[in-house]
Amino acid sequence: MTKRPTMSDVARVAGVHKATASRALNPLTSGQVNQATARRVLAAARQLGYTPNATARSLRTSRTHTVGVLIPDLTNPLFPPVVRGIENVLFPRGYTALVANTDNEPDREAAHFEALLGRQADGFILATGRRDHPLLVSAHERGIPAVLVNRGTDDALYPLVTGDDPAGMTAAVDHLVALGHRRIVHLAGPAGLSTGLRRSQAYRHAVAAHELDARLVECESYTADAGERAMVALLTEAGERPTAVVGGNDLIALGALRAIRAAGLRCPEDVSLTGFNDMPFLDELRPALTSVHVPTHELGVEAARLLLEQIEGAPAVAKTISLPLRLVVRDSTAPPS
Amino acid sequence: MTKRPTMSDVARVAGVHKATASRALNPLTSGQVNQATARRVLAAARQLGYTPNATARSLRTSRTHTVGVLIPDLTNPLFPPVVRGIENVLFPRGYTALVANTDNEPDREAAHFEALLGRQADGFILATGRRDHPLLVSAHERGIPAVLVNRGTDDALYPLVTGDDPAGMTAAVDHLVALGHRRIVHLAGPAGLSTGLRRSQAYRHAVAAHELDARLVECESYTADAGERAMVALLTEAGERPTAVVGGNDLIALGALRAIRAAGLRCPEDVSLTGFNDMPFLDELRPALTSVHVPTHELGVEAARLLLEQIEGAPAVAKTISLPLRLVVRDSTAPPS
DNA sequence: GCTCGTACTGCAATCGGTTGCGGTCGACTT
DNA sequence: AAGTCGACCGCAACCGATTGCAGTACGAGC
Repeated sequence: MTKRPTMSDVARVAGVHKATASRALNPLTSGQVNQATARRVLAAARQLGYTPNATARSLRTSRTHTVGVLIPDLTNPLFPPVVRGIENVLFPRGYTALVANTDNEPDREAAHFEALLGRQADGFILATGRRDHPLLVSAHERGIPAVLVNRGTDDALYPLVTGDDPAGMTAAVDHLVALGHRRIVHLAGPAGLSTGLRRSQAYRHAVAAHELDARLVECESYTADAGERAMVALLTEAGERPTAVVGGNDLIALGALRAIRAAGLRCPEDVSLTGFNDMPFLDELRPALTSVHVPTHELGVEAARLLLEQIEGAPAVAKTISLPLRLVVRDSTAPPS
Repeated sequence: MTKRPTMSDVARVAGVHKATASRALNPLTSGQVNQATARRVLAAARQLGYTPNATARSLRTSRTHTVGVLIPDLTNPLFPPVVRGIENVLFPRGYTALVANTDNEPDREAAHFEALLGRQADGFILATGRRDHPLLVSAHERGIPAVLVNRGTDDALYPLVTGDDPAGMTAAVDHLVALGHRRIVHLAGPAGLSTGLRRSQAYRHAVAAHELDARLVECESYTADAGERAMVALLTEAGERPTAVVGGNDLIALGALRAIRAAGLRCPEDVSLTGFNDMPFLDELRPALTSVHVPTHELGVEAARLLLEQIEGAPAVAKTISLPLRLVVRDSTAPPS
């Protein structure tokens, strides 16, 4: 294992000073160098197999062409496509995305954030938004470029790219009402997350618009287990059994489905069920799950674009970009029997 | 936005030379500094909110505490848990995992690899193994630490952590035979991937052991679409219809399930079906898919451990660690009717 | 023939840490 | 009292690039 050649090596071979080599190698400054000289440098670089040391460059320029992507849970199928969207924008522009999993733990998130900051990330894309998010406040104070995706914060400090949750939720409720349902329950995502809150509020509005009563159980997290627990609780509660359940996301709905079956009920005959996010393979389920489709790839693409704008000097305007959602009706919703 | 404090700032506040500050701040060298002085430095650092500049440190030490993780397809549910396993080992040891998606494209993989190398990654974990993998040869020549996970290469240059595919495949075939199946087909993963090849070979051995004929269709990729196409092709072929299908992985099996249904057949009554990998939510399917469980998290954990060993100086022994697999029988397999 | 401008290139500082080496000083040995 | 030894700390080089500034050379202009 012989050491990698440095720019000084290239300069020596080409018979120039390393400063000249630097200029020749950089497309932006190569105009300052004699064409013939530049060619000599390029040839020397190729011959030696020179690759620039990004660390040294970063130290000098304090730009790393690296962005941190903080994901609350990579095993939630919502997020991988978002990551791909982000990468598809970043990579061609010479940026690398550093993806980190926070497991929904603020401590872990903070640790990752600091680690990435120490590695001089040029900016951040956070899918980990909680409504109250001290990390973001301090980041904003330090002037760090960032964009939120999917989940927002209460104080808008940074741009947010998200799906149009209210419209999606309204579409789901309207669909159930059109089928004839009157007792529609919402298994809500955590109220500490903007999506949980927004969807809950939209649910309340939507049922109110049909003059129905709202009934809502909050899940501790966006997971199947939490959804199952909430549904079990709901089924053992007093009062009339609901005929339709609106899940805060698909995982919650899957958990609910388990509970419904465990209680000896059938879906959709006894209980209709909808999810949210339209994660992959929902139509392989039986019943195939009706869900609200979220353009995850686009979410990532837009977020990456906004971040690049900021990195390149645009101020961090806290605008919200909300992308349209679409209800995908499958087999888990049917008229009440 | 005021600049981050540097070590010189800390040193000035503490009234020492920056070299002393450096030693005081580093737990490994803090013994070389008077306790009282060290405390002063620590206090100054805390007061200023000092965080070390990892870039500068890396430049000097040529260690970045960063490892590149190359994943062929993050949207394949097999991989996110592997990534978590990797992170769970790396993070507590002060390493950051840089996850990159290669979309199964060698060019994209090479680009990511070079980019990460330019950023001085200390090592790599590759889940992108193809049996012929030029990138790895050159990496090995350059003495770069790396570990393969899940998929291997023909020439063993690096350690490989993988599931015991032959045992898993044998268990699946034995299970089908025990149910009474005689015409068992394998929808194989790409033969260009070690897992595809290994599982195919194991399939051949397993059916031969029961004195049955092997029949095998290779899918172009480990995706549901490829599986569906292969199954359609199989069903339109001449000859007796198989009573059982062994998918090269779960996605292929899902695609096969689509084709089976589209052909008006039922699973498991007309055709039994097994998957491989046991990705999440398989038991929410109807029929719940019988599959071979792979300890994905453990795969990541082991790979990360091996990589750390290498980074810390152990030679890159091309040993293979193979973790036991377990057949999970669900509802998609039944005796032939 | 002298000045001026232009094109090119080299010098050296700089980014923010790490580390080998050497110097100072007090305590301890003999 | 001289010598020895550690403990502690500072000096300065170094990692590999980028970049402001200055210097050189050469041609053009007058």
